[in-house]
Amino acid sequence: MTDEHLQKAAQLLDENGLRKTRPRLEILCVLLEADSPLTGEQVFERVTAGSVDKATVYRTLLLLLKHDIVHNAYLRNRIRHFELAHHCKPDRCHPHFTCRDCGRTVCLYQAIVPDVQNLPAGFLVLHRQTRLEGICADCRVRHYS
Amino acid sequence: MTDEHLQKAAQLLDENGLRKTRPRLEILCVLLEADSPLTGEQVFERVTAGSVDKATVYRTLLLLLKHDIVHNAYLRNRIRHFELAHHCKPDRCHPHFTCRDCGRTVCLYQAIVPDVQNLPAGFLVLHRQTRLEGICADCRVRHYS
DNA sequence: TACTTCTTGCAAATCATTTGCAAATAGATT
DNA sequence: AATCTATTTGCAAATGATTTGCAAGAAGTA
Repeated sequence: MTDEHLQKAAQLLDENGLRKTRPRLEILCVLLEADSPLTGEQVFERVTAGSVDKATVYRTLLLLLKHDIVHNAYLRNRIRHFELAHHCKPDRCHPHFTCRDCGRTVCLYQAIVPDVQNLPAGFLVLHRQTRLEGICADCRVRHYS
Repeated sequence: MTDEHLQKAAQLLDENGLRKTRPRLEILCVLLEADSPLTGEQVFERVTAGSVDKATVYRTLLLLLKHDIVHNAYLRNRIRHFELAHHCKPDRCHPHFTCRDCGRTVCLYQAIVPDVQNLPAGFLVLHRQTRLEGICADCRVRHYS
């Protein structure tokens, strides 16, 4: 939890007119440090040693979601994954790649996703997210050695 | 549950060397009749009046998933949605569009999804699914009238 | 400093899904 | 058609992630 992250966290809360409480700051710092989407459980584990209740973690994530500070990544089923929304335009999220071998999920910030063509008439797209599955570079190398 | 669906259901089980039991045939017919991905709960409700146990519904859906007869649609969190895989190529699923207004999900079979560009080196994509969110044609009309 | 409202921690509830186990059944065999 | 054996099913109970109720505790304001 660097000072830089702490400041960014405080700023995000301020901008949205939310109270700067210790649990919220800690949870935002955890998300700022993460390099892939986290589950509620993972956020709970990473917050300074049991200092924040699990119910508070979930309530906070839901709050941040409502304010579009975080959004959901649609990965494995039955488990919600959260990530900060600041890498994405509101209507287009970067693709997530999940490796079938090692199970890890990578955010592909630099990938380019062309628009979907030939949508039925009258449909207005407000958000798009692409989910990729396959074998990551590390695992491919591992299999050939 | 038409005869045509029943036959198709039996065929799908045969092709995969699975026993043709009543619960399996009924569940497959429900999926064949559906025009959008269904949750386990929804499949359970649609199967002839409580004739199949809910545990069996879930076990069967998992079995069909393992044989790639059905696959998951990644929609709302915490709830798994299942649909027959026969509309998709193994590596590319059609996009799903969920309306923020009416909540309904539509399968966009006819949409064209160009490949993701600029993937990091060494990544092998085996499956792709696009999730769209927005306002469907019906709801847009409703709002302007 | 006092106050009012929003937040938190704790424990219990909920919801979708999974599992253990004995009884029932599909499909092969006689 | 009856028998047999491995699968599958129904039922009840367990699980795991998430949510909720509520009294005690802080944040921001007067």
